[in-house]
Amino acid sequence: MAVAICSRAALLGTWRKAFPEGRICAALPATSGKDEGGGLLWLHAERRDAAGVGEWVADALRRIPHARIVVMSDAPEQVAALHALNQGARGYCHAQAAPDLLRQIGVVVGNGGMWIGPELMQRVLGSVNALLDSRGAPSGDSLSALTPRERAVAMEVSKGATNKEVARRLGITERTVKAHLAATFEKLGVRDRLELVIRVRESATRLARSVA
Amino acid sequence: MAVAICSRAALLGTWRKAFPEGRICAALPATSGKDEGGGLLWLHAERRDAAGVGEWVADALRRIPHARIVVMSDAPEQVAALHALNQGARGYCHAQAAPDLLRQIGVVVGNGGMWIGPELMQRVLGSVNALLDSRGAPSGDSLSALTPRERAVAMEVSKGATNKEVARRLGITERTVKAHLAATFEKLGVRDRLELVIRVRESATRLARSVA
DNA sequence: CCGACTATTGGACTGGTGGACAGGGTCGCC
DNA sequence: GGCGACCCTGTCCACCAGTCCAATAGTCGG
Repeated sequence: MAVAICSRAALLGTWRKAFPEGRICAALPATSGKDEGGGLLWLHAERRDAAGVGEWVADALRRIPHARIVVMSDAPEQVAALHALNQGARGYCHAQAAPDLLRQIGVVVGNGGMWIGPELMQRVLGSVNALLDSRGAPSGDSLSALTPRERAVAMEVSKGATNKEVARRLGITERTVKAHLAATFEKLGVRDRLELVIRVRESATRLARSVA
Repeated sequence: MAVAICSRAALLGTWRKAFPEGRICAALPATSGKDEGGGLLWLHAERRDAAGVGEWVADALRRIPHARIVVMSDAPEQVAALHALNQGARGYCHAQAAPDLLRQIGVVVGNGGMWIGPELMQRVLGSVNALLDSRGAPSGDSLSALTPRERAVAMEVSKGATNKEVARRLGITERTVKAHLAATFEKLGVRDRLELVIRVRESATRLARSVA
């Protein structure tokens, strides 16, 4: 039932051992024939870059909509894995992984599961969780040094409010808002409200940097 | 080799079928005894909330550092799964999952893999990729309506630059910067640079909303 | 060729912003 | 009781930001 796509069968030594009864083809089947559901389709990334892998997966799914696709790469990359998985691949692993591991992946994916290497998994989960943590206290390291009132003002400003609006919402004078803001600028080492907002919101952006 | 922790063994009917030779204990072993490596430890979340599950996993890993932990829940929650996995759990699944599935999970985790349900996986991956996409063109839907020059100005402003600084960096007059900004405000429906920055950066924040 | 769009700049004006300087009130702690 | 926080308010002032009116010039498609 297992089918692998690779330009040179020699590149798939371990896969051959894992699935002796499997087929290795040089290219995707031209027709979307009756090669229906459930079937496992192993794609060897070869020299494709991250975007190329993603497109290949998408193309394969257009031809064989219900295929369970696992992408194998000789030089696994996290970005490539994300692209592949986002396009519908059910797994991403090293092309030279041990036959036992390949079989295990085959079982998991064949039963409707997904396989992602522990490193990528840890990285994605760690990033997501860091974001969740920092979202609970939108400042984590940034706003924790502020007094409650300063924090409240900073939060309002981060939502785009002017001093006058903050004053009205918090029931204080515009002058007081300025005072809290001045203290906040000093503590956080920013020069104006714009940098404040960027500082407060960058914790979310941190995910992008840490994942990609 | 398999060990499950649950206050009432009756709650783990399917697990019992999956691992007839397994042991079910009411609580974590008090000592960090010689119950070393490789061993699978199945924790039943019972009535713990997301944070509680995370703490439990962390506590278990402190006592048995090399345990492979899988968390089972009668009412799986994505947030709880994130907490558990972030604290070092290797898997998260439904407590009443079919014995076959539980055994499969045991194989994967026992061999160093991780198990995450397809739904959570899809959600996390989708969110991460949405973020990556929006980061490639930080405007996706926001800045795409702008002219190249307006976009450039908006990008500088989003980094915290003043009009004067933008003018210097782009080699134009401060007056021109204002003109581009005015057009940008109009197109995006924002009233000032602060809301502009929020709009540009909120694509990143979208991840938090979609994951949690 | 002409209209639509974009890029560029000028002047004048209004309102928001941030800093400087100067207070007063409450609360907890040594 | 001082002393140090945090919270609140005031005035004056320089500067920045955003808008209105107005103008020149290049590009692109009909």
